[in-house]
Amino acid sequence: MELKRAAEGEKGFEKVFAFLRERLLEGSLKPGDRLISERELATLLGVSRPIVREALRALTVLGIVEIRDRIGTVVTRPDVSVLNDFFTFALAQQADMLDDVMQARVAIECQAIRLACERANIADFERLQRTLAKIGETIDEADAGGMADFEFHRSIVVASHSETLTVLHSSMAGLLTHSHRSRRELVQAFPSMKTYLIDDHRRIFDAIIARDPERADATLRKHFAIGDEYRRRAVVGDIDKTSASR
Amino acid sequence: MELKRAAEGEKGFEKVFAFLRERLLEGSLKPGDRLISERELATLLGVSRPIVREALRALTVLGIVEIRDRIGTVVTRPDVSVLNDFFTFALAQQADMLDDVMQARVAIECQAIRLACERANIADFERLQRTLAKIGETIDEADAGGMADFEFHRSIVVASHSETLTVLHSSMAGLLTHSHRSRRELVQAFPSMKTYLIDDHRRIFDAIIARDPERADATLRKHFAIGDEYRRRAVVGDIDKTSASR
DNA sequence: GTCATCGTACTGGTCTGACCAAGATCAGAC
DNA sequence: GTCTGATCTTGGTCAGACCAGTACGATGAC
Repeated sequence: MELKRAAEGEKGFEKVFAFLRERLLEGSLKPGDRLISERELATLLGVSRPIVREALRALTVLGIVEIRDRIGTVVTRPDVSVLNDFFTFALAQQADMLDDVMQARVAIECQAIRLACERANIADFERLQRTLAKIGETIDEADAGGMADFEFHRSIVVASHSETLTVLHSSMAGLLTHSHRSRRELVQAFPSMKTYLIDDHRRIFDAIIARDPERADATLRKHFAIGDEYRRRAVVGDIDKTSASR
Repeated sequence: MELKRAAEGEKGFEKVFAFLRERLLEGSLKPGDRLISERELATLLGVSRPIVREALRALTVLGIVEIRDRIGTVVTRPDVSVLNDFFTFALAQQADMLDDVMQARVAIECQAIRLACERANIADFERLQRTLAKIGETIDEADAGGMADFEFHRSIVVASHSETLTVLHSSMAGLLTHSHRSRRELVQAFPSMKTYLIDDHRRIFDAIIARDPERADATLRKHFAIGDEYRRRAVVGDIDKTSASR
């Protein structure tokens, strides 16, 4: 019971969690390391196994640790999917947050495109070109078109070679694809949108190729603004039809 | 056992987690709602209580749910601190991620300042002015100065009135303050940095007051660039002394 | 001696049933 | 009608057990 000192004060779950957190933050537990077994951990800290499992599960959802069935628990390189989970939940409960998330997306992408201008390599260019072509090919398809649009934008972020930006961006993936799709449904309504979609993405691509951060940022920002404008117009149209309900 | 259908296929923890996630994402479980008791949940899903607790604990660390001792489990408004935890762990194990996070921070703030130019109200302006003044007052203090710097930047994000941006920004708070402090330690080394700090923040403030998004963005971006430059110079200085080790 | 096979110890995954402490609730005393 | 206390319920935790595979060493065949 003296050994408990390692994480005293708290009790049960907190004790185990604090114990592991300490080791993880301090560096004595590094990615790749295998933790001692649940049973050992339990006796070591003077708690029961279910409690240990709670703590391990908590670290698992945080992407810090991975529990491998019948193998053991190993420390992993912090995983992105955590943020994904969080945003999924957070946004599900605050639908009004969608516009807000869109702002965050713009923020991420505009920064990403600046970095992409500096850091993009041949592979990135090829990927961008490929996804850009896809946009043209699928311009008349709702789902595939939306997907292509999303892929192009994702390629931009990937080309930034910034893991954090990529993580944040993909965290919003669910919403983004949704947003893209709903926007795509407007393509039919606004024929002019086709040229907008193709030409605008082309311009964005060109700016990256030219490695011109300012122009790329400005072009991308304008791209989003025009998209908003289309959406706004569509909404206004809808409101006109159902204005009585307001 | 037919009711299990709701979350079939998975087993144990996954089953419970999926079950709850479904309800949460679908909206049948909203913030403020109280979940049924652990025991009921266990029998409902045909699993044992420890498993249910694992799932609840998982949701707890994700900030989705709050377990109140002897009261019950209630759904909460997603909390930012989760991201904080994640970043804390992530950065502890990947120090190289710091630069990357800095990029994300620039992304967030530059977008935030644009929004701030549109949305900032009197209270925001007052807050900005207050924190700006604080920067001047604490220019010679390392800790207080760093704090003031951070507060000013935070005020910008707050003035954007974007919850998502605020969340993202504050989730990096730990690192940001750290980054600010280490930068502050350079103040002594570069006397010219004092004027940079004061004047630059002043210019940023002016741009917001003028409600000029482009100028604000550009100024802020330049501000970060100059900060980087200072840091780079400091690092180069260090490297000069230890260049042999490279 | 080398290699393949076979056990066994160990790991995570889960369940059962139990006990505790303390809020919540309602019946009964005043 | 109000107050008090017994009881129910809830989360918090524990102990011990079983299963199903994995890892690894011992054993046996070659």
